[in-house]
Amino acid sequence: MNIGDVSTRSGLPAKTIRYYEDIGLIKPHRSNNGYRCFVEADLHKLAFLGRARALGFTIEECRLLMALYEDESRASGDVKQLALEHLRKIEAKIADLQAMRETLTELVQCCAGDSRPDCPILKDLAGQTELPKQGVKA
Amino acid sequence: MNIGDVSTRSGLPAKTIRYYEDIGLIKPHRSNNGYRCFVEADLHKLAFLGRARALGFTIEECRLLMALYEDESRASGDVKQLALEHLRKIEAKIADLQAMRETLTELVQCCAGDSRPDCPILKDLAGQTELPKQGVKA
DNA sequence: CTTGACCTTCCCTTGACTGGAAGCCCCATG
DNA sequence: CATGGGGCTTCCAGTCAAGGGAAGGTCAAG
Repeated sequence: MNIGDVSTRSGLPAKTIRYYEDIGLIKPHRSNNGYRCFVEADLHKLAFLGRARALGFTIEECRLLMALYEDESRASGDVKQLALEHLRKIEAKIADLQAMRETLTELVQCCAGDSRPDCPILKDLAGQTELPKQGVKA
Repeated sequence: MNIGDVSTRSGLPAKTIRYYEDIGLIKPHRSNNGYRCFVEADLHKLAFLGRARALGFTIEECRLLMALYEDESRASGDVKQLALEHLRKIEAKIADLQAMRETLTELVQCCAGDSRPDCPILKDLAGQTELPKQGVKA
Protein backbone atom coordinates (compact mmCIF):
# COMPACT_ATOMS: atom_id res chain seq x y z
CA MET A 1 0.00 0.00 0.00
CA ASN A 2 1.20 3.48 -0.82
CA ILE A 3 0.56 6.47 1.37
CA GLY A 4 -2.44 7.60 -0.65
CA ASP A 5 -4.31 4.36 -0.06
CA VAL A 6 -3.45 4.40 3.61
CA SER A 7 -4.62 7.98 3.84
CA THR A 8 -7.94 7.07 2.27
CA ARG A 9 -8.43 3.98 4.39
CA SER A 10 -7.36 5.53 7.69
CA GLY A 11 -8.95 8.92 7.11
CA LEU A 12 -5.69 10.63 8.06
CA PRO A 13 -4.04 13.14 5.70
CA ALA A 14 -0.86 11.90 4.04
CA LYS A 15 0.97 14.78 5.70
CA THR A 16 -0.10 13.56 9.08
CA ILE A 17 1.01 10.01 8.30
CA ARG A 18 4.47 11.25 7.30
CA TYR A 19 4.57 13.30 10.45
CA TYR A 20 3.74 10.26 12.54
CA GLU A 21 6.61 8.44 10.91
CA ASP A 22 8.89 11.41 11.58
CA ILE A 23 8.17 11.29 15.27
CA GLY A 24 8.50 7.53 15.40
CA LEU A 25 4.90 6.46 15.90
CA ILE A 26 4.96 4.20 12.86
CA LYS A 27 7.78 2.65 10.88
CA PRO A 28 6.59 1.70 7.40
CA HIS A 29 8.98 -0.10 5.05
CA ARG A 30 10.19 1.40 1.82
CA SER A 31 9.82 0.08 -1.69
CA ASN A 32 12.75 0.13 -4.11
CA ASN A 33 11.60 3.44 -5.52
CA GLY A 34 11.73 5.04 -2.07
CA TYR A 35 7.98 5.09 -1.61
CA ARG A 36 6.63 4.19 1.80
CA CYS A 37 5.20 0.71 1.74
CA PHE A 38 2.49 0.09 4.34
CA VAL A 39 1.16 -3.23 5.57
CA GLU A 40 -2.10 -3.92 7.35
CA ALA A 41 -0.43 -3.60 10.74
CA ASP A 42 0.58 -0.02 9.91
CA LEU A 43 -2.94 0.79 8.88
CA HIS A 44 -4.18 -0.70 12.11
CA LYS A 45 -1.80 1.45 14.12
CA LEU A 46 -2.84 4.57 12.26
CA ALA A 47 -6.48 3.83 12.93
CA PHE A 48 -5.61 3.39 16.60
CA LEU A 49 -3.83 6.73 16.59
CA GLY A 50 -6.68 8.42 14.79
CA ARG A 51 -9.16 7.26 17.37
CA ALA A 52 -6.95 8.17 20.30
CA ARG A 53 -6.35 11.64 18.85
CA ALA A 54 -10.07 12.05 18.26
CA LEU A 55 -10.54 11.44 21.96
CA GLY A 56 -8.14 14.27 22.63
CA PHE A 57 -5.12 12.29 23.79
CA THR A 58 -1.88 14.09 23.07
CA ILE A 59 0.71 12.54 20.81
CA GLU A 60 2.78 11.52 23.81
CA GLU A 61 -0.22 9.92 25.43
CA CYS A 62 -0.88 8.10 22.17
CA ARG A 63 2.67 6.85 22.22
CA LEU A 64 2.11 5.47 25.70
CA LEU A 65 -1.22 3.95 24.73
CA MET A 66 0.36 2.25 21.73
CA ALA A 67 3.13 0.89 23.90
CA LEU A 68 0.55 -0.44 26.33
CA TYR A 69 -1.45 -1.88 23.49
CA GLU A 70 1.58 -3.73 22.21
CA ASP A 71 2.61 -4.92 25.64
CA GLU A 72 0.79 -8.17 26.16
CA SER A 73 1.59 -8.11 29.85
CA ARG A 74 0.26 -4.61 30.51
CA ALA A 75 -1.96 -3.91 33.47
CA SER A 76 -5.32 -2.49 32.47
CA GLY A 77 -4.96 -0.26 35.52
CA ASP A 78 -2.19 1.66 33.77
CA VAL A 79 -4.41 2.31 30.80
CA LYS A 80 -7.28 3.31 33.00
CA GLN A 81 -5.11 5.71 34.94
CA LEU A 82 -3.94 7.37 31.73
CA ALA A 83 -7.52 7.66 30.55
CA LEU A 84 -8.66 9.05 33.88
CA GLU A 85 -5.96 11.71 33.93
CA HIS A 86 -6.94 12.69 30.44
CA LEU A 87 -10.56 12.79 31.45
CA ARG A 88 -9.71 15.17 34.27
CA LYS A 89 -7.96 17.51 31.84
CA ILE A 90 -10.94 17.44 29.52
CA GLU A 91 -13.27 18.22 32.37
CA ALA A 92 -11.08 21.12 33.43
CA LYS A 93 -11.15 22.50 29.91
CA ILE A 94 -14.89 22.16 29.76
CA ALA A 95 -15.21 24.03 33.04
CA ASP A 96 -12.99 26.85 31.73
CA LEU A 97 -14.96 27.14 28.56
CA GLN A 98 -18.26 27.07 30.39
CA ALA A 99 -17.13 29.93 32.57
CA MET A 100 -16.25 31.91 29.46
CA ARG A 101 -19.55 31.03 27.92
CA GLU A 102 -21.46 32.24 30.95
CA THR A 103 -19.68 35.55 31.11
CA LEU A 104 -19.97 36.10 27.39
CA THR A 105 -23.60 35.18 27.34
CA GLU A 106 -24.33 37.71 30.04
CA LEU A 107 -22.38 40.41 28.28
CA VAL A 108 -24.05 39.71 24.97
CA GLN A 109 -27.44 39.90 26.60
CA CYS A 110 -26.63 43.28 28.07
CA CYS A 111 -25.58 44.75 24.74
CA ALA A 112 -28.21 46.43 22.64
CA GLY A 113 -26.33 45.53 19.48
CA ASP A 114 -27.57 48.48 17.53
CA SER A 115 -25.87 51.38 15.80
CA ARG A 116 -25.22 53.35 18.98
CA PRO A 117 -21.71 53.31 20.42
CA ASP A 118 -22.67 52.54 23.99
CA CYS A 119 -21.56 48.97 24.65
CA PRO A 120 -21.48 47.08 27.95
CA ILE A 121 -19.19 44.44 26.45
CA LEU A 122 -16.45 46.97 25.82
CA LYS A 123 -17.10 48.58 29.17
CA ASP A 124 -16.59 45.29 30.88
CA LEU A 125 -13.39 44.58 29.00
CA ALA A 126 -12.17 48.02 29.91
CA GLY A 127 -12.76 47.24 33.57
CA GLN A 128 -15.62 49.68 33.96
CA THR A 129 -17.94 46.83 34.56
CA GLU A 130 -21.63 47.43 35.01
CA LEU A 131 -22.24 43.83 35.94
CA PRO A 132 -21.65 43.11 39.58
CA LYS A 133 -20.60 39.49 39.07
CA GLN A 134 -17.84 39.68 36.48
CA GLY A 135 -14.24 39.08 37.55
CA VAL A 136 -11.07 38.56 35.58
CA LYS A 137 -9.99 34.98 35.24
CA ALA A 138 -6.26 34.58 34.71
CA MET B 1 6.50 52.81 34.78
CA ASN B 2 8.90 50.08 33.81
CA ILE B 3 7.80 46.74 32.45
CA GLY B 4 8.09 45.04 35.82
CA ASP B 5 5.58 47.35 37.45
CA VAL B 6 3.24 47.02 34.53
CA SER B 7 3.58 43.28 34.68
CA THR B 8 2.70 43.27 38.36
CA ARG B 9 -0.18 45.64 37.97
CA SER B 10 -1.67 44.05 34.87
CA GLY B 11 -1.01 40.47 35.87
CA LEU B 12 0.57 39.81 32.48
CA PRO B 13 4.09 38.37 32.24
CA ALA B 14 6.73 40.79 30.97
CA LYS B 15 7.33 38.44 28.06
CA THR B 16 3.72 38.74 27.04
CA ILE B 17 3.82 42.51 27.26
CA ARG B 18 6.87 42.64 25.01
CA TYR B 19 5.13 40.27 22.66
CA TYR B 20 2.09 42.51 22.53
CA GLU B 21 4.32 45.39 21.61
CA ASP B 22 5.99 43.26 18.93
CA ILE B 23 2.69 42.56 17.25
CA GLY B 24 1.57 46.15 17.56
CA LEU B 25 -1.11 45.90 20.21
CA ILE B 26 0.58 48.51 22.39
CA LYS B 27 3.15 51.16 21.67
CA PRO B 28 4.92 52.20 24.88
CA HIS B 29 7.44 55.03 24.77
CA ARG B 30 11.10 54.53 25.56
CA SER B 31 13.21 56.16 28.23
CA ASN B 32 16.69 57.44 27.46
CA ASN B 33 18.19 54.20 28.68
CA GLY B 34 16.13 52.20 26.20
CA TYR B 35 13.73 50.89 28.78
CA ARG B 36 10.07 50.77 27.87
CA CYS B 37 8.22 53.56 29.59
CA PHE B 38 4.54 52.87 30.20
CA VAL B 39 1.81 55.32 31.04
CA GLU B 40 -1.58 54.64 32.59
CA ALA B 41 -3.19 54.35 29.19
CA ASP B 42 -0.86 51.48 28.31
CA LEU B 43 -1.72 49.73 31.53
CA HIS B 44 -5.35 50.20 30.76
CA LYS B 45 -4.95 48.66 27.33
CA LEU B 46 -3.05 45.73 28.75
CA ALA B 47 -5.78 45.11 31.29
CA PHE B 48 -8.30 45.24 28.48
CA LEU B 49 -6.28 42.70 26.52
CA GLY B 50 -5.87 40.47 29.53
CA ARG B 51 -9.60 40.37 30.10
CA ALA B 52 -10.40 39.78 26.45
CA ARG B 53 -7.84 36.96 26.28
CA ALA B 54 -9.25 35.47 29.48
CA LEU B 55 -12.58 35.30 27.70
CA GLY B 56 -10.92 33.33 24.95
CA PHE B 57 -10.81 35.97 22.25
CA THR B 58 -7.91 35.45 19.86
CA ILE B 59 -5.25 38.09 19.49
CA GLU B 60 -6.79 39.24 16.22
CA GLU B 61 -10.19 39.50 17.84
CA CYS B 62 -8.58 41.50 20.63
CA ARG B 63 -7.11 43.81 18.04
CA LEU B 64 -10.56 44.36 16.59
CA LEU B 65 -12.09 44.86 20.02
CA MET B 66 -9.44 47.43 20.90
CA ALA B 67 -10.08 49.25 17.65
CA LEU B 68 -13.78 49.29 18.39
CA TYR B 69 -13.11 50.42 21.92
CA GLU B 70 -11.07 53.33 20.66
CA ASP B 71 -13.55 54.21 17.96
CA GLU B 72 -15.99 56.60 19.62
CA SER B 73 -18.42 56.20 16.75
CA ARG B 74 -18.53 52.42 16.79
CA ALA B 75 -21.82 50.58 16.60
CA SER B 76 -22.39 48.31 19.56
CA GLY B 77 -23.87 45.87 17.06
CA ASP B 78 -20.40 45.25 15.66
CA VAL B 79 -19.08 44.39 19.08
CA LYS B 80 -22.02 42.17 19.81
CA GLN B 81 -21.58 40.32 16.54
CA LEU B 82 -17.94 39.67 17.32
CA ALA B 83 -18.85 38.42 20.76
CA LEU B 84 -21.61 36.23 19.38
CA GLU B 85 -19.34 34.61 16.82
CA HIS B 86 -16.85 33.95 19.54
CA LEU B 87 -19.57 32.51 21.72
CA ARG B 88 -20.52 30.10 18.94
CA LYS B 89 -16.94 28.88 18.72
CA ILE B 90 -16.78 28.35 22.44
CA GLU B 91 -20.00 26.42 22.38
CA ALA B 92 -18.71 24.25 19.56
CA LYS B 93 -15.58 23.50 21.54
CA ILE B 94 -17.61 22.64 24.60
CA ALA B 95 -19.71 20.26 22.54
CA ASP B 96 -16.60 18.55 21.16
CA LEU B 97 -15.11 18.16 24.58
CA GLN B 98 -18.34 16.88 26.03
CA ALA B 99 -18.51 14.20 23.36
CA MET B 100 -14.99 13.15 24.27
CA ARG B 101 -15.87 13.16 27.91
CA GLU B 102 -18.85 10.91 27.36
CA THR B 103 -16.94 8.38 25.36
CA LEU B 104 -14.02 8.40 27.74
CA THR B 105 -16.25 8.09 30.76
CA GLU B 106 -17.91 5.04 29.29
CA LEU B 107 -14.62 3.46 28.41
CA VAL B 108 -13.17 4.12 31.82
CA GLN B 109 -16.22 2.61 33.46
CA CYS B 110 -15.84 -0.54 31.39
CA CYS B 111 -12.20 -1.02 32.36
CA ALA B 112 -11.45 -3.07 35.43
CA GLY B 113 -8.27 -1.13 36.03
CA ASP B 114 -6.46 -3.96 37.72
CA SER B 115 -3.26 -5.83 36.97
CA ARG B 116 -4.74 -7.99 34.23
CA PRO B 117 -3.98 -7.07 30.62
CA ASP B 118 -7.54 -7.24 29.31
CA CYS B 119 -8.61 -3.67 28.62
CA PRO B 120 -11.73 -2.40 26.86
CA ILE B 121 -10.17 1.03 26.41
CA LEU B 122 -7.38 -0.35 24.26
CA LYS B 123 -9.82 -2.63 22.47
CA ASP B 124 -11.94 0.32 21.56
CA LEU B 125 -8.97 2.31 20.32
CA ALA B 126 -7.89 -0.66 18.27
CA GLY B 127 -11.32 -0.71 16.65
CA GLN B 128 -12.37 -3.99 18.28
CA THR B 129 -15.01 -2.16 20.17
CA GLU B 130 -17.15 -3.94 22.66
CA LEU B 131 -19.38 -0.95 23.18
CA PRO B 132 -22.19 -0.71 20.65
CA LYS B 133 -22.37 3.11 20.72
CA GLN B 134 -18.80 4.20 20.13
CA GLY B 135 -17.90 5.71 16.78
CA VAL B 136 -14.80 7.52 15.57
CA LYS B 137 -15.11 11.25 15.48
CA ALA B 138 -12.84 12.97 12.97
C1' DC C 1 33.54 48.91 43.33
C1' DT C 2 30.67 45.27 43.35
C1' DT C 3 26.58 42.90 43.71
C1' DG C 4 22.13 41.89 42.38
C1' DA C 5 17.88 43.15 40.38
C1' DC C 6 16.07 44.78 36.40
C1' DC C 7 16.03 45.74 31.63
C1' DT C 8 17.30 44.97 26.52
C1' DT C 9 17.43 42.09 22.11
C1' DC C 10 17.77 37.79 19.84
C1' DC C 11 16.89 33.24 18.76
C1' DC C 12 14.89 28.65 19.77
C1' DT C 13 11.01 25.73 21.43
C1' DT C 14 6.39 24.36 22.13
C1' DG C 15 2.00 20.88 19.62
C1' DA C 16 0.37 18.90 15.96
C1' DC C 17 0.26 19.51 12.19
C1' DT C 18 -0.41 22.23 7.21
C1' DG C 19 1.25 24.49 2.93
C1' DG C 20 4.19 24.84 -0.64
C1' DA C 21 8.36 24.27 -3.57
C1' DA C 22 11.44 21.40 -6.14
C1' DG C 23 12.18 17.28 -7.91
C1' DC C 24 11.59 11.80 -8.72
C1' DC C 25 8.61 7.89 -10.37
C1' DC C 26 5.30 5.58 -13.05
C1' DC C 27 1.70 4.86 -16.33
C1' DA C 28 -0.93 6.06 -20.32
C1' DT C 29 -1.75 8.46 -24.38
C1' DG C 30 -0.43 10.54 -28.88
C1' DC D 1 9.52 8.21 -27.91
C1' DA D 2 7.93 12.40 -25.79
C1' DT D 3 4.91 14.27 -22.65
C1' DG D 4 1.52 15.00 -19.40
C1' DG D 5 -0.54 14.17 -15.13
C1' DG D 6 -0.87 12.22 -10.80
C1' DG D 7 1.44 10.40 -6.99
C1' DC D 8 5.41 10.19 -4.30
C1' DT D 9 9.78 12.16 -2.03
C1' DT D 10 12.31 15.65 0.98
C1' DC D 11 12.88 19.98 3.05
C1' DC D 12 11.64 24.48 4.71
C1' DA D 13 8.46 27.72 6.63
C1' DG D 14 4.33 28.97 8.99
C1' DT D 15 0.56 28.51 12.37
C1' DC D 16 -0.91 30.53 17.68
C1' DA D 17 0.43 32.81 21.68
C1' DA D 18 3.58 32.97 23.97
C1' DG D 19 7.82 30.79 27.19
C1' DG D 20 12.93 29.80 27.91
C1' DG D 21 17.26 31.19 28.07
C1' DA D 22 21.64 33.50 26.61
C1' DA D 23 24.44 37.62 26.26
C1' DG D 24 24.82 41.94 27.62
C1' DG D 25 23.41 46.99 29.19
C1' DT D 26 21.58 49.88 33.41
C1' DC D 27 20.65 51.26 37.92
C1' DA D 28 20.45 51.74 43.01
C1' DA D 29 22.24 50.07 47.36
C1' DG D 30 25.90 48.76 50.35
